[in-house]
This record gives sequence, C-alpha cells and structure tokens, in this order.
Amino acid sequence: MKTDETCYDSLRLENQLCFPLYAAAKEVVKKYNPFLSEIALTYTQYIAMMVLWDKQEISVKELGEYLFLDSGTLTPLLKALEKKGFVTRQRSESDERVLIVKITDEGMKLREKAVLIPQQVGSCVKIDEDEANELYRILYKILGGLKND
Amino acid sequence: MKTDETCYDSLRLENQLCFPLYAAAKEVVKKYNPFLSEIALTYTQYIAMMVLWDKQEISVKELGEYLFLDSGTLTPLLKALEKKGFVTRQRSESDERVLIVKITDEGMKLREKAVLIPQQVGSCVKIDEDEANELYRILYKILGGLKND
DNA sequence: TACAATTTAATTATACACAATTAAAGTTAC
DNA sequence: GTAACTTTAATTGTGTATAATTAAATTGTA
Repeated sequence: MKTDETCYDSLRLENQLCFPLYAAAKEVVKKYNPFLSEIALTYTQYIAMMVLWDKQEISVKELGEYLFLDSGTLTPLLKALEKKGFVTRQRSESDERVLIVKITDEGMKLREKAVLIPQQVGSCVKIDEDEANELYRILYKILGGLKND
Repeated sequence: MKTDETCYDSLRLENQLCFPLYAAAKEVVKKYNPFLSEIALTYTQYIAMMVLWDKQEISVKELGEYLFLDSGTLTPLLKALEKKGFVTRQRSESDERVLIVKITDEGMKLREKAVLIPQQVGSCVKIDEDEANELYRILYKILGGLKND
C-alpha cells in the first residue's frame, strides 16, 4: 500500500477537468496567431469581427453577450479595431447610453482574407469529427449551465 | 433558397470549435475566484500550488512544462507566491541557470484549506460523469496533438 | 584551450481579462 | 414630478499571457 496522502487526490493536477480545459483553450488560441497576424488581428479581435461580419451593426452590450466579454475588455478592443479602420463607434440617437459598433467596408473586405483561417487552424487540432462534435456539444452544455447561477 | 453568403459559413461564431473552448475555459476559471480569494490565490497560482503540493520542489522550467506556461508568466507569479510566504526561490548549486522553487510549511498548510475547492467548483459544471470523462479524454488528446507540431 | 551553440531565466513590451467603481441616462414607484 | 433604482459603457487597478530580447552559464567541438 502506498503512503501517499490520497485524501488530497482531488488536488492533483491530473485529476482536474478545468486544467486541461484552461490549457487546451490557451494552446489552441495560440495556434491562430501566425494566421491572424497576417490580417493584423488578435484572437479576441477576430471573434469580435466574426460577429460583425455576420451582423454589421451591434451594441457593445449585445456583442459582449455573444462573446462572454464585458466592456472592460471590449472598449479598448473596439477602439483598436476603430483605429485600424475596421469598425466605427457611435452613440445610439435614441438612447445615448448605448454605443453602436458598425463594421466598415474595409472591415467587410477583411473577411475574404480570413476565410481560410478556420481550416488552417482546424488541421492542428487532431481529433476525429465525432470527437469534435461531442466536444462542441459538451462545451456549450457547460456554457449554458454556467449562465443560470 | 437563402441569399446569405454561405461561402463564409466557416467564419460564423456558432461554427467554431475554438470559441466555446475559449469561452468555457474562461467562464469555468472565473467560477474558482470566490473560493480562491478566500485563500489568497489566483487560478494560475492555484494550479502552480497544485504541482508544488505534489512535488514540494521543482525547477521553473519543469513547472512550466506541467502548466503549459513560460517563465514570462511564471517569474512574476512565483515572486507573488514567495511574497505570500508559500514558496521559496533559489538557484540550483550545481547549475546556476536553474531556479528551484520549493514549497514552504505555510504553503503545504494551504492544501488543507484548498481541498474542498474542486468539489465546490465541480458542482457548477453541470455535465454527467460520462461527459466529463469524455471531455477530459478529448482535451488531453488535443493537448497531446498540439505538442508535436 | 577557445569559441560557437545551446539552455535557462529574466526583462520588456503589448494585449487581453475581470472586479470594482464611476458617470450618465433612462425607468419606476410613489 | 421627483427621488430611488436600473442600465449601459467607460475607467481604474491588478493579474495573467505571449513574443522578442538579453544575459549568464554550460556544453560541444575543432
């Protein structure tokens, strides 16, 4: 019998579910950087642009709900995108508390350059299609479950 | 037939695997904060302590390999843990390039307070045991696959 | 022996990320 | 109608993270 203190097994790194989640997210996001640097975007800017490519126009609040980010992260990020000419930021006329983000023509044009990125990064993630689908399903189940706390 | 530009479907947020991975990791780590703040640790400090609770003594390099973190992250983190009295940092005598991190008695004592945390956070992640096992397996498969690039 | 290459950690610069607070504008209740 | 509350975004402060560079020590090789 081992003399290890098994009452602390729950605190071993290899028994954590959160740790591989944390590490895998970090490592996969890192794989985007060589491709994203070619179009002058960071990963967070890229997912914000994804929403804008789809919607063209959105409030900071609603964008934050899509991305699970708050204005403390989004404000400097959107200012950076504005500086690069990919978006404009202006207050809503009907409610001046609301800041509306709109994609520019320049921003829409960026989509053509970005279209190959998902496939390029996807090839780094060496899992089967079934596993990818299962992972996707479980991750959204976790995200859904966390919201109601 | 819809007039949407389906050639850009790969760039829709809901078609990404990386995004829910990124968001779920972030949101789950956030769930640790109320518990970790009671023992004056951040999440990253907590996973570093996990390795130290297990090994008592380790080089910065080896610690970084366990955690997927480099010295740029670990150096300030370990200095913070040293300041709180949980670790000591000293150069190896045999090779002065190597910095050895050792856990203190104070640091070991912290484990007793931390032992309930995995269960407390686990209850926030509302997935079955089977799903948790499957998620764990797929995440480590991804991490393993990324290393050989 | 020398000297180039490697290894290791620290440093610097940039960019998220979140908690807490602030400020402004709207909404509700009385 | 106005005071209290709520909503929205910005600001501030702290703490990760990574890339690139620097510096010191060791290793390998001619």
